[in-house]
This record gives sequence, C-alpha cells and structure tokens, in this order.
Amino acid sequence: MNKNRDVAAEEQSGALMADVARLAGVAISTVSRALANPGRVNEKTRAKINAAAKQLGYTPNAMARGLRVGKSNIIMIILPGSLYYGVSQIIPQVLQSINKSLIQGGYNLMIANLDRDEISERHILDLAFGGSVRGAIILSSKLPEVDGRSLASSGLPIVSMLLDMSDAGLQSVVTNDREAVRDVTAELIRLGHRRFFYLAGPEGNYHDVERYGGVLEALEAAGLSAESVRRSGGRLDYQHGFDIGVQAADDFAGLDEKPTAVIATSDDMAISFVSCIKRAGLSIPDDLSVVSFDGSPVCEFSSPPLSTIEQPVEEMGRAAVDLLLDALGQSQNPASAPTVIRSRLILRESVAPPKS
Amino acid sequence: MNKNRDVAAEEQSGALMADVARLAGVAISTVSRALANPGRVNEKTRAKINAAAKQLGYTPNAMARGLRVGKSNIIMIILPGSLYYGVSQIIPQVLQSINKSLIQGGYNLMIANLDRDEISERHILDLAFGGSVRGAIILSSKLPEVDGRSLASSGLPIVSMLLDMSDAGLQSVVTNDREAVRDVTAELIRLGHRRFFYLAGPEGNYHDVERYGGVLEALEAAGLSAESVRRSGGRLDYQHGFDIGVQAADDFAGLDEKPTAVIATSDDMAISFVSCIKRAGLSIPDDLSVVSFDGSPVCEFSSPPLSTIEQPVEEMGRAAVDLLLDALGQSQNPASAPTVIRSRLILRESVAPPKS
DNA sequence: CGATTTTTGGCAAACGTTTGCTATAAATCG
DNA sequence: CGATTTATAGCAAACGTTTGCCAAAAATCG
Repeated sequence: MNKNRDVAAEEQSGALMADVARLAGVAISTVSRALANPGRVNEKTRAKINAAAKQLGYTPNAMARGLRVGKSNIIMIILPGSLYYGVSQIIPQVLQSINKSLIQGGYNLMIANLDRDEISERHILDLAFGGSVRGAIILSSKLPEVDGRSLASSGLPIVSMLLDMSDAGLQSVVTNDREAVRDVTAELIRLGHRRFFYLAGPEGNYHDVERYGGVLEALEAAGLSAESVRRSGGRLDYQHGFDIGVQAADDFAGLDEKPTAVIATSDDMAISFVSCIKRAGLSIPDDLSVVSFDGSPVCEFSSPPLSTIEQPVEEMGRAAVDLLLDALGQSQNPASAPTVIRSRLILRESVAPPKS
Repeated sequence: MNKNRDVAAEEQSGALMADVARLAGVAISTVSRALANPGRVNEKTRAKINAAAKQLGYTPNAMARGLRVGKSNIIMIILPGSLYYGVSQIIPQVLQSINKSLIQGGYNLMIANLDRDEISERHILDLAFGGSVRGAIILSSKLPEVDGRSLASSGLPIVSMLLDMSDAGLQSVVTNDREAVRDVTAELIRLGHRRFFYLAGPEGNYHDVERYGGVLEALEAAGLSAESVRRSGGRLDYQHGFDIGVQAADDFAGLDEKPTAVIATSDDMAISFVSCIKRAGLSIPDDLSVVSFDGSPVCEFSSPPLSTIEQPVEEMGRAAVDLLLDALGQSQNPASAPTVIRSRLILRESVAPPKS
C-alpha cells in the first residue's frame, strides 16, 4: 500500500525512459527499440518493458526525440490575419478538420497567424528555420519573407488550402469556386434572370477572380454580355463582409436598371445586403433573388432562408493533411495540379424566377 | 558575388550555433551567452557574434533549447469538442486573442481538442506528461484522465477561460454571466414584461446555471415568483443552438399563457427561434421581445436586429494569458477568486415593452 | 606596483531519446 | 555436433543548446 503510494507519486512526475529501463532490468536503448521498433526486441523482453512503461505512466519526451531524429512532430497552420468573420465558420472548421487528421497521423497542430506585420512573419520563419515545425498548411497567398529568410526557400513542405498556389510551387487543395458560381449563375439565367448584381471581394483576390470569372462564363454561355452584371465592392477584404453588403445596398439603390438577382461572394455580404434592402422596402425573392457563397449554417434561419454555395471544408482539410503527410515522406514534390473538391449549391427561398 | 551566393545558400539551410561560432571565431557557449545573456559577453565580442548570426540567418533550435533547459515554449489550448457553432465567433476570437498575447510573451499556441473520446484525452496527456507543452488554457469543465494519468495531477500550470473552475483549483477568467442576465431580465421587467420564456443550454452546465440563476435573481428582486419563467431546452449542448431554438418555438406554441419576453442563452438559439416564430405568424418585438447571449456580429443584421449580451472575449483571452504567464514564473499558485470581465448588453429592435 | 577583485572566454557535461556497431546467444544448416 | 547464420541486448555517440566551473585577462584597490 505504501509502496503503491510511492510508485503513484513517481508516475505523476514524468518518468523517463531510463526509469522504465531500470524497472524492466534492461538498457535504455532496448526500451527505445521495444517502443519504436518492436520487431527488434524479443517478445518476452518487450512484455517486461511494456509493463514497466505502463506502470510508470511513461510518456516519451517529444523534444528529445525530435532533436535526435532531426524532425519535429508539429505542423503549423498559417492563417490569414483575422480568424473571425461575420457568420463564417470556415476557420473553425478548417482547424477542427486539420487537427483531427494530423493527430491521427501522429502530428500536433500549432497556430501561426499571418498578420500584416513583421512580428508575425518573423514568428513563422522562426518556427520554420528553427526546426520547430515539420511542415505547414497555408491559407494565405503571401509567403513570409523577412531579413533574408523566406518561407519559400526554407525547404519546409507546405500545402496551400482554399487558394490555388500551384504556380508558386505549392501543392494546393481548393474548391471549384469558378465552376460553382458559373453553375449557380446559369441556374439564375435558367429561371429567367437577365441582370445581375455581383458583390465582390477584394479586387485581384484569388477567390474573387475565380468567382467573378464563373459569372462571366455563365453569361457568355447564355449569349449574354458582360454588361449584364454590375459589380459592387472590390476594396474591402472578406473579413469586412458585412460592410461590403451594406455599401452594396447603397450602390444598388443608385442603379437605374435594377438587377433581378444578386450574387454575393460571401454569406456575410448577402446577410447585411438583404437586411438593408428589406429596410429599403424591397422583398426577397419577389423583387430580387439572392445567392451567396460559403454555406454558413445560419443561412437556413435567415429571412428568407438564404441560398448559398457550401464549401467542403472538412474534406478539404483532410485532403490537405493527406497531401502534406505524403510530402513529408518524400524528398521533393513538384506541385501537381491542385486537388479540387466540389462545393455544393443549397437552394433555398431566397431564389425565385424574376417578376417580369 | 559568387561568394555571396555560397553564403546565401548556407543561410537557407538552417545554420547552427556552431556555424555562428566558427564564423565569429568564438566558442559555441559564447554565442549562446551573447544571444541569451548579453551582459555576460564583452561588447566587442557580442558585435562580432551578432553580425555572424545575422549573416547566417541563424535561428535557434527550440527543441534543443527546450530539452536542455527542461522547459518547452509551447502552450496548449484545450478546446471543447466542436470548434464551430452556428454564428458564434467565440472560438476564433479566443484563438486569435490568446495567440497574439502568447507570441508577445515568447510562446507558441498549440491546439488540443477535447472530444468525448480516449484518443483526444490521451493526446492532451501526452503533451502534458511528455514535456511538449509548458502550460494550458482550458475551455472545458472536464480535465482529461486516462490510464492512471490525469491532467490535474500533472503539475502543468492551467488557466480556465469562460468557466469558473476555481473549485477545481484552476485559476479562471470568466465573464459575469449571472449578473449580465440578471440585469437584462431586470430591464425587461422595467419595460413591463411579467412572463418570460428561457431557452436553456445543457442542464447543470456552468453557463446555464449562472444565466438561469440571473433570471431567478431578477424575478426575486422584482417580487415576481419563479413561475413567471418557463424553461425550454436543457438536453442539448450549446453547439446545437439552432436545434434548441427550433424546439423552443414548438414548446412556445404549446404554452397556454404566452410569455412576452424570451431570454435565449445563445445567439444561435435566438436566431432559429425567431425564424420559426415568425413563420408561425408572430411578430418580433410586437408579440414577443427577444434577447440573447454571446454578441455575435450578425445579430445587427437580423430581422429585426437582435438584442444580445456581448462577451468580452478578447479581453478575457489577454487576461487568461497574463494569469498563465504569471503562473509559469512561480512554483505554486493556489487558485484565487476568478478574474471577472464584464459582458456588455447591446439593446436593439428585438426588445420593446409588451403590448398589454 | 603588487595584491585583490571582477570580467570574460572556453571546456565539458548536461538534457532524453535514437541508432550504428559489436559481441554474444540462439537458431539453423550440413 | 561443429560451422554458419540470424537474432538480440547493450555500449557509446549523436542531436543543438545551455550552464557550472575554472583559468586567464582585465580592472580596481591600497
């Protein structure tokens, strides 16, 4: 009883491999091999060691292992500045999906946030160059570069998620932004809509280029001119989606020929736009159909329920981790074509044929 | 030029302290001291070393340092299962606030998600017992415990955020759930409301206990009986807020004496409840005032704009990190009274005096 | 200017685990 | 049963950094 008390106290204070070795009556290296390379140790010896390790609650010291092996067991995720937007659950979904997959692969997830300042860039470069992380998943088009150190040249395996960065040499997992928006625009055209209002993200931003490109493709395929669509926005980033939507409602009010359908490139824009438009006396979808992008859960409870393109975040997260773990196992991986996982259009009451 | 090319190539491949020492013409230990204990090294020598380190783009290996010093520079955040809810931005806000503060203190943030399974509990315990992390911020009432290892007995400094876990010996940073709900209930009473409908989180959950307690306190202070409030919910967790709200709308329909004010304990519940109630023909706030908890940004764009109690997440995150860093500098810190940071009521159009 | 005190650089060992290599034991072959 | 092959345990060194200690140089004191 007293003896158990002593052992229990020892358990709680971080037993070393040396302690396991002593208890099992073998060398430290044999313990290491029994745990990491069981085929190299006799079954009887292994049983002794496993019992001792369990009794002591032995937990390997990852820093020691990482130092000796020369490889960390940490992956960093490089996030794009603000982690929170209006209603979007994309970042939490990304984190949850990636974390879960990494743990299954034996890795840990560390947060590296890429603000627009040197401190955050340096933080990321320290992690990369100091050997603290083994790879990265990046959700930003910018690769940190400060004081002659650049992430691109660090040799760290990197996978881009949400943005196609194949041109920059990164393997990428994306959704079919262009195609999804093209298809929903085609659906609006099929319903009879001929004039569109596009709520834009930042000009030149990957997502905006793809999504607006989808609109233009659908117009062309239907024999409509690019003049059929009016743009609002283009200056603010997606994290200011509510503001973009409010400004868009203003812009809409000033249009002579009113569009009958709105294509918002994020749920936030659509939600605030709809709120303002309804206050101005218009009715959705009677006067104006609205569709948006992201697939935030709250769209179902909007007034009226909002049609939206839902991004396959969980699946993309899993695919990004798979790509990264593959890259960790190989020396050099030229970026192949991006892995594309399709978004899904959820049609709800915000979309209807135009009145006239 | 060619010489610069060689040095540049060497820069990109992770220079060691030994390389800096060689270039500066000093011992490795002198480099270590110059960088970490500058007062111990002559200024002239220090300048040579700093120049060499800069030229080589030297980045310290944190695993080596952690192993030698016996202390990691990583803090884990223990999150409560699902990272995403309906409209809540609490988790991303928590992560952003804590990450920023930790980096300023020289620490890195690692994600540890506490699902309801052994895998995630074991993951957390491995991090704690293996020396991989130096401390933890926890957003869950449950402390991991598997195979004779428990987080509570690991000796790891832990700070609880959002939940008061002082009784379990953890320093805690919380908001004034009870008081905030009491005050908003008092405001509804002041407006003339006498019958209330409370949309509850999981029975016995810390937040629900506090928030419902606040309602009861306000009723008592106004001389109203506890019968003045009807509860809906109590079985589902907050991450199922939309479902709770939908069910509550059903429950509401079955009430003989209709309450005139709804106190929802999360924005999600309020949003879905309002959506369903409006479909049933009722009008907000004409027939029913609604107030909720969390302060999600989208409440401003709801129909009508939703009154909500906004949690001070950023400030709580900073306070949690401060408490934790303090705890890291001291050996034993009995939990004092929790740090309480006040929430803020944002009154919008969803609240008005009752009709009769 | 010699004695004493302070500053400074470097050696060597530490941290906890892994792995190449060798010696010995065990298994297999002829 | 001796010769050969295979399996296994253990020694020792490695990983990159830090820090105690000591010797020598520099600074200060009387």
